[in-house]
Amino acid sequence: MADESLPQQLARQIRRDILRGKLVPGAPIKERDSASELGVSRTPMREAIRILAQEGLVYLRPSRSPIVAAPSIKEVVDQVELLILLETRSAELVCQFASDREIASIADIVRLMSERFDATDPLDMFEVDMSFHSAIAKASHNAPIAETHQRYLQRVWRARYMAAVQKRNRDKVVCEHREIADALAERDTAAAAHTIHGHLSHLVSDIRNALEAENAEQTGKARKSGRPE
Amino acid sequence: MADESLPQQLARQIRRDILRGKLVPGAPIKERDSASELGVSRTPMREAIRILAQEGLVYLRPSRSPIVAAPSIKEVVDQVELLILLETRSAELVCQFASDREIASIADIVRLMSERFDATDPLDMFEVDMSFHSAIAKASHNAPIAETHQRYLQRVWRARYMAAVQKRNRDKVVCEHREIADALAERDTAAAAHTIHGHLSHLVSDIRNALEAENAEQTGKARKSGRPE
DNA sequence: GTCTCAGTTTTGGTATACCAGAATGGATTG
DNA sequence: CAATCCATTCTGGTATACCAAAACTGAGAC
Repeated sequence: MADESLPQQLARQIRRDILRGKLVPGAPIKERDSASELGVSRTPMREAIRILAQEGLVYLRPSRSPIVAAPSIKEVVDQVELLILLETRSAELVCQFASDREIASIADIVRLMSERFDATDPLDMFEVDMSFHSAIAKASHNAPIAETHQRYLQRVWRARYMAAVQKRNRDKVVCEHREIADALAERDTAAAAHTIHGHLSHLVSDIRNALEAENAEQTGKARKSGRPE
Repeated sequence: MADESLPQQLARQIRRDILRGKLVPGAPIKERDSASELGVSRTPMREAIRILAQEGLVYLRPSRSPIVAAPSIKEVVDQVELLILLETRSAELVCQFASDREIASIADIVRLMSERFDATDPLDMFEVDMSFHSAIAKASHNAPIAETHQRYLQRVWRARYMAAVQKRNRDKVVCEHREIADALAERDTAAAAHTIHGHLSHLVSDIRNALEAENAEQTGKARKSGRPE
């Protein structure tokens, strides 16, 4: 299990805490405390925090504690905007360059998703959903595009998850995924780009709704507990 | 001058050494040596190396010295491919969302470039060239796009520089830049995207030529010095 | 009662010491 | 003479100690 460096392990641990909501946006991450809590020294923990910072999950402030990122709605939407751009282009590249093998494995993910439709934990289900999109980016055979896609997919993970659990529209998602996979299988560049673009465009409004709902709830709570924004 | 953290200063120093060719691709960067050379301890130097690693200028190897990146031609081309995607989209977004002020400052860069046409150090000239492209990405008002663009612009800096000094086609570059700036000024989305795309597509072949030339030279040298590849 | 300011504490930034794994070089053996 | 193996050394990874700046707190003055 140690094929991952210590800082990467630490980063992964904290990342999970952030994405699952154990660490709330705005919370400080003190390197001393976090380090001793996980039984390591400050040096690797420091490096772990840098990793998360460059992933955009925490903000670094000069001479201050890093804090968990609290992206505004516009920031998240902009990130999804970039994902749309990358994934649409990926779809085109997949049609041109991916092997039949790779395209088949993308279709497999759709199948897996529709089979386990309602049996699994929503979080597991969600990871499958994300892996579908990752697989497309990876099959583009353009490493920088795949890397960047992966990076921003991580970053909007939380927002997408919230959107997914709010709107229980899994059947529509599976249907759209299937359309995308079909277009890729036929190597129909235009159709693939179009269906991907449509699928992700829906996502933007879903995410916007989910985040607005959350914000409203948050400010409501804050007002109640006597700490108005 | 100290509004930049120590690791960032160190990273900048080494970055210049790499881009100017003082540190050749494949050369190891030992954190002890580099640190003492610049009179600092290993900790900030270590962090500086991480910065360069995430910029893609050096490769990190587990339990080995980091080395100066030696990207293959395909890797560089893929990176430029991503830049084309981002910058083309940026041009569209600029037409939609940028302020007149921002568009004007882009035009200013073109003017600056044509004025100082042949007077300046090629490296300075080149930084102006890069700042033109950065300015477009930044004016897209989409931070993730601008960040990613900046990241990969840094990464292909060396390849672009070599392409630029090899082909002394500065006048064509300035001309194309002017066309782009004009399209943006008129907020002509289609024209802006088209001119940007064309400009950068030329770059791909220039870079490919420059790198192939360099590779040929390298292997020639290696063979001569009795260390065939 | 509130504002201010100094002393203390907390925190990130940096330097240094220690450790383990990899590389290297030389001696030994076939 | 070549190949191999062991010891030395070199290098990155980690832990710890120290420093300076920012923040908190509490006492004092207005």
